[in-house]
Amino acid sequence: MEDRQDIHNAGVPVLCEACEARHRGICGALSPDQLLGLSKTSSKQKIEAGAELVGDQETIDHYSNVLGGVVKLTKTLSDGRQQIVGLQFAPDFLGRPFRSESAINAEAATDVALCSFPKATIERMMKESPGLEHLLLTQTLKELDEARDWMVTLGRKTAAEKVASFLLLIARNIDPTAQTKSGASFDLPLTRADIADFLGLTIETVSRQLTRLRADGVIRIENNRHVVVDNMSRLEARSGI
Amino acid sequence: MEDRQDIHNAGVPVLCEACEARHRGICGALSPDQLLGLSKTSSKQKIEAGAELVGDQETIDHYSNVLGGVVKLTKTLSDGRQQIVGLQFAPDFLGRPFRSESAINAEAATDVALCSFPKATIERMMKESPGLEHLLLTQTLKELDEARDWMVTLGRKTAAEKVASFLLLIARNIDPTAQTKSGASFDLPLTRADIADFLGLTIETVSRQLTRLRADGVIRIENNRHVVVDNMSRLEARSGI
DNA sequence: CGCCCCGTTGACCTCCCTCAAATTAGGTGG
DNA sequence: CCACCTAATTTGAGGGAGGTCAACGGGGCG
Repeated sequence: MEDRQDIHNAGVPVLCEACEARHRGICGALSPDQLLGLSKTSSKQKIEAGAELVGDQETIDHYSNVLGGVVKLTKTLSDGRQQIVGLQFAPDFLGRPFRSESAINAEAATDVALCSFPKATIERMMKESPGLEHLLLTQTLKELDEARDWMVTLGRKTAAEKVASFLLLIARNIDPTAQTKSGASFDLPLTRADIADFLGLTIETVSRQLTRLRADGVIRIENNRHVVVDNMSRLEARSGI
Repeated sequence: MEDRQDIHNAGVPVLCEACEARHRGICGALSPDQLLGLSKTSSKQKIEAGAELVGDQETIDHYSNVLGGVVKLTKTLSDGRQQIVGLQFAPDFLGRPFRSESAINAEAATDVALCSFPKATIERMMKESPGLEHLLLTQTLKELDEARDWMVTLGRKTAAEKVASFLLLIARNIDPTAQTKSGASFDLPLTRADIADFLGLTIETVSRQLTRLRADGVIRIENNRHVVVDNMSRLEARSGI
């Protein structure tokens, strides 16, 4: 919404030139023509941590690509108990296609960069190019796999294993070197309260388990948010694979 | 595999005539030509309760439609802890497209009727008719919604609420009249052990919670497997919506 | 009849939650 | 740079929901 000059430049989609979504995201499935058409109605946005992106029960008329930061998807019971049901990182697609109402709440967990475009445009393009729908199916299947993996964590793991699993998940998504190196280093994108909501635990239990991991030398914590893992396999051993 | 005469009749897909999958399932997206082509390589099968349909880590070369019965999708930790991550009812599509390995185990929870066809055939048709891929996307999105709903149950509900939620889920999927009537009546498709694996509880806790619901007059249980719910809203009130 | 599987019930214990207080981090104004 | 304030996090003490272990009941089947 705010950087209008980007929209002006859209004659050639400068907007998209350096964009990650074109390589690993949804936009890679678009023809140059379509990309141009989409970029005309797109706008890059900066959202600050804590802001609500998609309200529960709210009508959705825009979709977005996550370009940076972390988005949390939450569900809430009527008495206020909350569960995070998914985290989205760049270059994930944000939005529930083919339904005007979402039963889910999306909120910026960190400062977030988005590229949004009207729902109608993308749904029209989906009819034109099957490749786009295919890519969307691929992402949805990936999210389904992740959701089911997390169901095991929620249903069958101990608090200690849950926290270790969470740290592994974040390390793999935030620190790009975590795949190759034996260690990792990253800022936690979630508060302790968010972590608790993600793991189905309380803040206190999360804190105690982190303390224990630190006391055992598996992780180091700096300024409450920054985590250093010297030996990833020691962390994996505690995640109850 | 067994009823070969069905395959013979496939000049006109008699096999498909009365099939639910043609109306509410995947096959509804196929042209008559495609349906004919698919039916030539399809076979209806009866699987008995307990049989494994898709092994963990196993290569998948067939997909199926569930025509009857209930299939459970499970994941297992290395030490044997198990979690059911999904239940499939008719006319769900069974199989994980675009990946030759499944990280999931599929098992017949009850006696199951399937219609299977080669993976290659359906993937070719998917390229030809975008409608098929669209339907698959729709089902995948539905499964993702269900998985996320269940994550709330696993992460944030009490044992009592979990069991009530499970009974509601089954009533809605097994007893077609449960939507309209105020009551429901159905056979549980899962053993107590399966229910426990679905809810992230132990057998004993499931049993105790069922006993409690019965003692409170919310449900009646006959022969351990048959459940009668006189007043669905009383059950809903205990499911922690 | 006896065996086996499934489900129920009871007694006990443990892990995690609850409640409360202390400590730290971060931001703001002097 | 420091004092102050607020929110976030940690730590502690105690209790309860659900797990563990063990015994018992009942239906199906050889």
